Amino acid sequence: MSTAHGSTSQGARARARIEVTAAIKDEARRQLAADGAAKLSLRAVARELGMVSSALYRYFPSRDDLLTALIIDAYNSVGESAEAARDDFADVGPGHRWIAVCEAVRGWALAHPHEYALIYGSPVPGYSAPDTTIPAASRVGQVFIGIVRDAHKGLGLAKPPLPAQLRPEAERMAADFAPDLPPETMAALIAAWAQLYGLVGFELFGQFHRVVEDRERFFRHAVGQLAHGVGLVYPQTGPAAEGG
Amino acid sequence: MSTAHGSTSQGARARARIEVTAAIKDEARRQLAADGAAKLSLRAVARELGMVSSALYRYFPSRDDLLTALIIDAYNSVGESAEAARDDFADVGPGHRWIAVCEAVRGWALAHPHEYALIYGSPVPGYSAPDTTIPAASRVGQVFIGIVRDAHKGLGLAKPPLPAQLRPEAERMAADFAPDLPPETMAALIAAWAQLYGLVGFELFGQFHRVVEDRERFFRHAVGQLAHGVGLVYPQTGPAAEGG
DNA sequence: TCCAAAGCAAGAGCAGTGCTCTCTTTTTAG
DNA sequence: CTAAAAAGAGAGCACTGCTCTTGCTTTGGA
Repeated sequence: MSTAHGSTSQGARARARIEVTAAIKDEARRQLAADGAAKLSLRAVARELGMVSSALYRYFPSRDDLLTALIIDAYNSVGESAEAARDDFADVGPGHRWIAVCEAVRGWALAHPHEYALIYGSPVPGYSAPDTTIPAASRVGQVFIGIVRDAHKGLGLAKPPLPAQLRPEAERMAADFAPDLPPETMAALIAAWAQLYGLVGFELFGQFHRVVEDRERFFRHAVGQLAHGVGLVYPQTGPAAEGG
Repeated sequence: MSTAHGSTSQGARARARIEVTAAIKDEARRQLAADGAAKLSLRAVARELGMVSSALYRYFPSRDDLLTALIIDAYNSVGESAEAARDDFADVGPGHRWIAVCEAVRGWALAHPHEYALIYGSPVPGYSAPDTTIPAASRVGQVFIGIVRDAHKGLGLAKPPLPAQLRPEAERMAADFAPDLPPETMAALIAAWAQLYGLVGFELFGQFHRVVEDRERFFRHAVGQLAHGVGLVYPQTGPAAEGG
């Protein structure tokens, strides 16, 4: 630990490494946002940073490793958006909080389409995400679990239907992710979670072109129905109201 | 039209062009299935076919044009699967027919993951699908509309809830795609359509890894709930039964 | 304080890509 | 029979990810 002339606890070299690594990720993220993952080029990143391409391999052993770093950042970014929405709507009742978080996910996706495609679209061919991504990837899901848990401990939940054949699987899911929640709820929650991304993905990837025009409103209604399917009830429909 | 020595109505050259075009698409589809769209290489296709890469440009002006051809084929392929399932389950009631078609879509996706990614995953960056793809792309949707229409003309539909704010949009959707169906049904149908692909995509792209294990059953139940949300009712739950 | 070791940047080079251009051969159509 | 159109072949350009070698700088222990 001989800090001869360095002003930080770590040596100047370690500090530079952190800065260069961050600069590489920033520039890579810029290119990702501009042209998408497939056109992200190590050489172009290096060029933009004024370094030679081979130097970049000191920081990321391959293009896939750089992509993995961006994937983790993207998961954390959308996770933060979801958590922020949850906190901003802490006092509106579970149903509306659910909708707010869904809209946060959609808003993030519209603002970062290529990053959304990177994490929820088709995975880069030949690339399989390492387990490193799992914690970041589960943040959004945890937000939804938290909302449902609050409702369960508070106003209560309507129990979604669950076929007998699916009960073992639902019980395993509940045991794995939220032992305090009913299996019926957990199964419905995971289905709703996946369906949310169907709605977002279709809008983002152009399937709603000439199909859905008032997308904001359509989305809001659809995710409201999703909340309904999970068993969340919200004021204006009345408690446990089912049919329209 | 002087067929000097040709045995077909078109000249030998026109016939050869069709065959070569088909051979290119076949080999490209092979590579697509093996390694995904991003690794589909014109040069590799040409190499495999024993021709030089520049010759291939006589048939497809660019890589994107070849991809477009594969996209249309993929849409038609999944559309055919959906239509076949609909026809195979013509006499089981709309609810079960809906589930059968959903399972056909899922089965096709699992059998052709890279083709699924090509059409429903993130679009190839910088590439925007031309209108040529629209007819093929709408086949699956038409199948679902047909199922709901049959139910509407037959046993009847439960009307899903529809907020007043969304009514104009729902009426436009109905007018555009199925004027004989109630707007409430049309809006719910389009939402269910998108949500189906959320379920399929999450399974295919690994989001269900360590989350959903009994995927077959989970999917079957989830799309059953989707049918329910559209207003389709099926025998074992009893007519128009809502809560579980 | 000095010196070996480790970290890092730079450049050349390999194999691959999409695509264009030119040149030659083959087939078609008048 | 001949001019035009279509097709194949090859070279070449600019780009990619990645590796290897060559020097230079910082680091950490003796």
